[in-house]
Amino acid sequence: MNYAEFRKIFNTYKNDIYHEILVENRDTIRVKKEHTVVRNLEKIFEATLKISNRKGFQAMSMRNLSKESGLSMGALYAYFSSKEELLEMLQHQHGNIMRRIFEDRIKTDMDSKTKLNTAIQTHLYLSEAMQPWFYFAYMETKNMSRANQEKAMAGELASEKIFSNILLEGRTTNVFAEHNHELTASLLKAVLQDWYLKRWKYRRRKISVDQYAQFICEFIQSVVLPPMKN
Amino acid sequence: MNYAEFRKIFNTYKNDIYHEILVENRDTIRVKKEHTVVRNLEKIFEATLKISNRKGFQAMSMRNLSKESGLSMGALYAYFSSKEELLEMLQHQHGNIMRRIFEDRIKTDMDSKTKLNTAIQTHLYLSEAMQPWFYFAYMETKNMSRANQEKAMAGELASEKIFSNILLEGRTTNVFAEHNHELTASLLKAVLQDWYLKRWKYRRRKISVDQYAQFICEFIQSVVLPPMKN
DNA sequence: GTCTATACACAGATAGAC
DNA sequence: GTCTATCTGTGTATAGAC
Repeated sequence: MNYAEFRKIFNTYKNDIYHEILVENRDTIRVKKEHTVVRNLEKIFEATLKISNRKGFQAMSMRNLSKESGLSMGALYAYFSSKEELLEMLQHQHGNIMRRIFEDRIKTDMDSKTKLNTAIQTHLYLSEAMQPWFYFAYMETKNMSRANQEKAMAGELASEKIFSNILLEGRTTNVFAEHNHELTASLLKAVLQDWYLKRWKYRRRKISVDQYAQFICEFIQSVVLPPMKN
Repeated sequence: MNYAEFRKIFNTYKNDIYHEILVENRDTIRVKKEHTVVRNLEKIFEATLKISNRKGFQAMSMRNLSKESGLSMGALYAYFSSKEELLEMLQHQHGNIMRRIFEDRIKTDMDSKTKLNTAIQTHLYLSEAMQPWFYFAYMETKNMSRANQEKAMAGELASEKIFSNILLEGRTTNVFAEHNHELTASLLKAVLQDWYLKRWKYRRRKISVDQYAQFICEFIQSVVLPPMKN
């Protein structure tokens, strides 16, 4: 699978995002008409990501958001009860999508090598398709409440665990050579995050997500595969 | 060299930081007594890093800074003319230190393999010794003025260039095997940054900077060294 | 459901006493 | 050189008209 193919699957999916947010926040959202909610949530979230990723969530004023989203300040507060809550909704939804996509794409009957490559691809493709969300979730973590920071850290560890489990499984079944699977997973996570954190750099160098995915897969394999199979 | 040894060299050095800031900002700093300036700059910068790295520079109010540094708001403004300028001083000084340390430690007569390991170690050790500075510089880049963002990106590229040049040199002299030196340098930079960006994770797992340095050096070598020499 | 107008707190910055 | 007191703009959030 390449990125173009991933996009097709992902697009069917993408339309549900704002509907999901609505379902999970029925109690706090004061607007009742479903169609209206979905339409406006999309405006609000896209505007939030756009402004925050340029200058930070904290630096985005509600007046900024009102202007960018096209909704008045009064209207905005019909969708969330505080700026902090808006941030929580964003972080929470990001976590949901992340979790679900990995569950969908990593099948237990795959061999370890395929699992590893699929996990790398999935991470990169998803972060490419939703770059503003990933960038936001990473950069705004430290500005969150303590409880939400914990959630973000747990998410980081969980997604790293996906990789370390695959590496461990491959090691146990002798598909992979001896290596430190925990530190390797951590390294992997860091380079996967680099893709959405420094997009400007890769764009400037005209590296596509497919090229990057291939490079990372090969790089990791040259370390974890036994020398002979290389 | 291990981290303990690096610390000794670095400590002689550390005392000059605030003196350097003074020298580079003589015109904006209104206080004349050198000893006073150095003492207060240290208070101001440490307080700024402490608060900003917890909740972001933008979220740090001058009143917060005043309380944490022990200086009144009036006094603070004798050392910089605006909050923005304080941020610039910090970023600028960080760049200076970074540049200088690499110039000092990477000698042209080293062989490529030693150069590579030294560069990796230097990056990690320096970011360990000055973690708050590195974290700040990374996280606050996007909240800076356009001009300062450009400077930060140039710094990123320059330090990556150090690595890609070493890799290229090793390739040219056949010390290293065929590989994509640009993407490898980029990957390396990402994992080196991970050390100071996710300190909580490595601390929790009780990974020391020396262990991390060794892991990264070996990992990279297993890719760039020719199979036989491995 | 969405708007405008406004309340009230707190931001960055400075003036002037000491 | 440093303080306290204060100016002025902007922040989040809400009330009440439509």
